[in-house]
Amino acid sequence: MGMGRPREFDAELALDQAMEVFWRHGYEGATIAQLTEAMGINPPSLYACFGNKEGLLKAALDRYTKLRGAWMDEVVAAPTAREVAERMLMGIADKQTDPANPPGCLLVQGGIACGSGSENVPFELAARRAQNEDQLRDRFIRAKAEGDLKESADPAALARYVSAVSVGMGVMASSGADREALRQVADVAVQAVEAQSADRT
Amino acid sequence: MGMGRPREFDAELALDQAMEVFWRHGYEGATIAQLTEAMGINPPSLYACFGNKEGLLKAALDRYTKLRGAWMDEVVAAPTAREVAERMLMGIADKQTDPANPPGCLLVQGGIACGSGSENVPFELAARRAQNEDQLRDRFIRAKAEGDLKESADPAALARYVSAVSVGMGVMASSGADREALRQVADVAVQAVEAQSADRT
DNA sequence: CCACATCTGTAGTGAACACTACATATCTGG
DNA sequence: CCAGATATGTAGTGTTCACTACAGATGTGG
Repeated sequence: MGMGRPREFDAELALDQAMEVFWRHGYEGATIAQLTEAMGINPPSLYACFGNKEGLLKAALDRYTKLRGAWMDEVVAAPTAREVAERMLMGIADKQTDPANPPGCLLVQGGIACGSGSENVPFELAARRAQNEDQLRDRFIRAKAEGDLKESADPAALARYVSAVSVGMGVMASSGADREALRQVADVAVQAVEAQSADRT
Repeated sequence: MGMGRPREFDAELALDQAMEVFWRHGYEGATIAQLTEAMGINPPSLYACFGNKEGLLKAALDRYTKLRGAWMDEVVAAPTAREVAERMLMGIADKQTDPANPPGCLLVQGGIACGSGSENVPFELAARRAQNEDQLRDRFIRAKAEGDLKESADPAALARYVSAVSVGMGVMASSGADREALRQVADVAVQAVEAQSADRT
């Protein structure tokens, strides 16, 4: 039995294009026509490969988080909680204003609120954001164990805080804030983590 | 010449219902059918009164910002920059988890990214968020002039920071964060403003 | 009571949407 | 070279969308 006609397009390359459309217009704002045109394929190819629109989004999210995963590993590899926050927020200021991508963060732009029938799209995005928060929380737990954070510090609250600032910066980037403005926000935000850090003796 | 048949519904009451639909589903996710049902009117009444869907959104946003305006005035009336930030963020933690409203903030849930044809909806929301930021900035400028903030403090950056944290908290609220979680974020966030405050002598 | 103006409910309108049937093309295994 | 399997392009499908034509209802000014 044969294996059938091979795919004529590169799925990962097509995903990159789809990712950008979702990023710019959100899940509901992105149409199949826009997606297929950006991907350089026709609707039947899209549905054969990804199932449906939501399947395509999930595949794009997988690719997005995979690409960002390596960077997050670098972030949590910073030696102190303060530097973790700094790397994270400064890096986000740069990434979210990188002209190579749409402004903001796909995990926010993708869709915060959706209409009936797409209710789990916001859930899906929230789950991916929570992964980053968990990674930060684990890192801050370690920082506290190492005496890098004060005894009174709450690692989960700190992680949630850094995550919240990231999201807020993303929304600002998508509505026109430039890199310098975001860096100033990051700079202020880091001081809260600094305040939770143990004194250097 | 006569004045015509009078309107049979209360426009402000209807706006409150429309506001909630936009809040929960976003601009694109909200359908005219949902809106008219929630408002208790038929489509022709909606279009006669508000022009079109986008006109209805703007009217709802006007009402939203008007309702919040009084509260923002209380916020900036706090005696110090630190207390302004604390009132703002703690109040937001409570408001965004108030079961009387959908979770989060209408100025975010309304629509961060939109499809072609609704591009100015995100602009409209961003403009309203910027108003709050401006109000905070002016307050922090005063705080600096009063010696309440350090000489090195940047009032515009601080206002942008508080605004970013607010937005981030809103997104978290809409994805299930409870009041206590948001209060912890607010608590950490305030410490950055504290770090920018002049020492009490 | 009549001319006029505005609102309301019914019942649609064309357009855009996500998605697919089908014929054709291109592969593998025998 | 043939049979089975999968991909592709064309051209749609039914549904849902924002929006409206129209006729009847309800008001005001003369």
